[in-house]
Amino acid sequence: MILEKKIENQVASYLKSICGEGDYNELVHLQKTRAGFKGDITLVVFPLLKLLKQKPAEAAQGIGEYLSDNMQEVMSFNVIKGFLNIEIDPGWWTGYMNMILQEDSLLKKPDNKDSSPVLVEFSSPNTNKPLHLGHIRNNLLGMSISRIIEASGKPVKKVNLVNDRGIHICKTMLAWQKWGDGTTPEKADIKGDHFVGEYYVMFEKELRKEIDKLRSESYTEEEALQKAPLMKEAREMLRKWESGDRETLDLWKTMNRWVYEGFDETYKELGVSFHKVYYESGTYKVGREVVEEGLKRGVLEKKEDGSVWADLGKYSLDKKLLLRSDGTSVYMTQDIGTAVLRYNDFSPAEMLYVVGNEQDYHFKVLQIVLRELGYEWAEKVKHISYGMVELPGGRMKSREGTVVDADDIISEMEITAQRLSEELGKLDEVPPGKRSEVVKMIGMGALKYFILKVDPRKNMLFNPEESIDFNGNTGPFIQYTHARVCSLRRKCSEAGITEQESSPIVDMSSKELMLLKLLYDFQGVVSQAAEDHSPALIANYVYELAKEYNQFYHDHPILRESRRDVQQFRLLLSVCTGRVIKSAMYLLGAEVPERM
RNA sequence: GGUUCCGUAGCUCAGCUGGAUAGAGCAACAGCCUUCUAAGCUGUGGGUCCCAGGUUCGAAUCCUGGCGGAAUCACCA
Repeated sequence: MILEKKIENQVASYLKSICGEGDYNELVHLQKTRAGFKGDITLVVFPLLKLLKQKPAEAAQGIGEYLSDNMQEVMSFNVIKGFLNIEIDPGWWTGYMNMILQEDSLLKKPDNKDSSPVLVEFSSPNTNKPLHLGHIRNNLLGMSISRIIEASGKPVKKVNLVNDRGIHICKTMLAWQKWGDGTTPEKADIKGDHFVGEYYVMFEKELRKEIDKLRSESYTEEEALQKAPLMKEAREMLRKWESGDRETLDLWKTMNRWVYEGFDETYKELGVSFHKVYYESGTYKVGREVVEEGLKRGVLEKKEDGSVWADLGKYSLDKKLLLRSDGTSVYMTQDIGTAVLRYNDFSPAEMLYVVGNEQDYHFKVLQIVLRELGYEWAEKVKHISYGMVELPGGRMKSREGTVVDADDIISEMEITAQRLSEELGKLDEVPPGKRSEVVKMIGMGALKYFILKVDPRKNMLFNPEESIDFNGNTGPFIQYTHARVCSLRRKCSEAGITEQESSPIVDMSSKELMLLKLLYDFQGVVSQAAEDHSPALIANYVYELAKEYNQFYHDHPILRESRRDVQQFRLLLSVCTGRVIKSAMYLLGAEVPERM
């Protein structure tokens, strides 16, 4: 971006010299020169014509001459219609490459450790079910976005909010009490979250039976739900939980612990971690206090039945319930409490919530309610809304048993990676002790890349039948390219070709130049991705880079090249590509092997 | 019904803060390993950018209206 900024400033000062003082930077529209045209960076002059009172070609010519005269980086230019194509001295790109190769990291480090962090909430599981495919997208997005923001220079705190209380937890507890017969995940040899999930399913099944029976006695669905003995028991348990009943709390703690042990395993596989975990059991009361205070100040209103509401009429929205008539809090109340707690804990610069787009309305309201309650930091709350993961048959539905389990997907990816690696004989290259690590890397690389390469805002399709490809636009393709670079470096080192600074070579092929320019783009892509909260930009970029590199690799040999400076240049180009790939994959939460 | 989001090749997706000739991968077909890793490379075919208007030098991109799909509008979370 430094080069574009420089050109922009030069064009602006040219405009100043002709049209007088003013801020012209906004009008300077630069883009990469389109393939098929000569040049590197193109200035679109149409927006400047009114100002210059010239014809397109004339204006472009004038600017081109000015840039040539005033910037040594500009080697030459050509004008086609309203497009000024600027050619940069190839030596400039080489110099840039040499420069970044000396940096110990291609990613920025957060400047001042004590400046306000960006808070990123993601994951946010319920403790009655294991994680599924939708959670995977959430977790991967959260991790990746956190890393990207950090790489753009801002400190980040990753936070999780566990929904550990409520009627659904009571359902599992009740089911376990009734039918669990004292078993534990250890005794049953089942992962804790799956173990607990089974009791939730069991409860729903038994409840269904009761409801069906009641309906056959001509009750409506709603009445049946009220009347069903199991539901009554569950509600009674929730009441006991809220009143602090020791026995209930003990069971609750035990079962949640089982779930957390399960989650921890999954998080570990996914490479997910947090700076701080919040629990709704610890935040919902804060929410209630805040709401009650708002009520006192007259910002909120109370109905006759005791329920508390926020009137959002002036935002042309409905009224929103904040406390039930029995005084218990709802989802919104809990989120208010959590937000307040977090703000006090971190005084963050921003509070980002990675949550599915099914909750767009919720977050819109959350921000408004916070504002109404008088929190001036309400504007810092931002919902990073992402699309649903759909299956070929549509949405995942737990009732139809089409939910794709997170642990299943993870292990399937690894099994596939293992099988393919063996079939291709790729593991022979890898030291025996490292094989399982590499296989995991590839399986997870495939999964992470597959999920993250699509624009977060869009719904995406996941087809478990066809599984995930390992060829073409995939994680393994990018990892492979990295391994290729590593292999090449080893060979070069044996041949005595050093990785010292490259001299600007004159005889550069168009493919080499293209690669160089692509490497230069990386930092711009990172800041764009940070701004847009979009790992997809990184994914698309690194794919493009890997593809370009493989083309370069195909017809630019190093060991068989006789010119020493060309050998060295190509090696450095490879080293730099490898580093950018590794950094980009890191931003996607994926690792990259040295052999595969 | 109101609101929001989406609609690009057979399939999955890029491109969208307006710019030149709309791109990849998969699938299909045809080639390239005695030469730095073939999970690679090269080539062929494949398009009403949902439709219709508008804005302007210029629209896949912005605006309006349709059509189609999804989400949401709970004293669920």
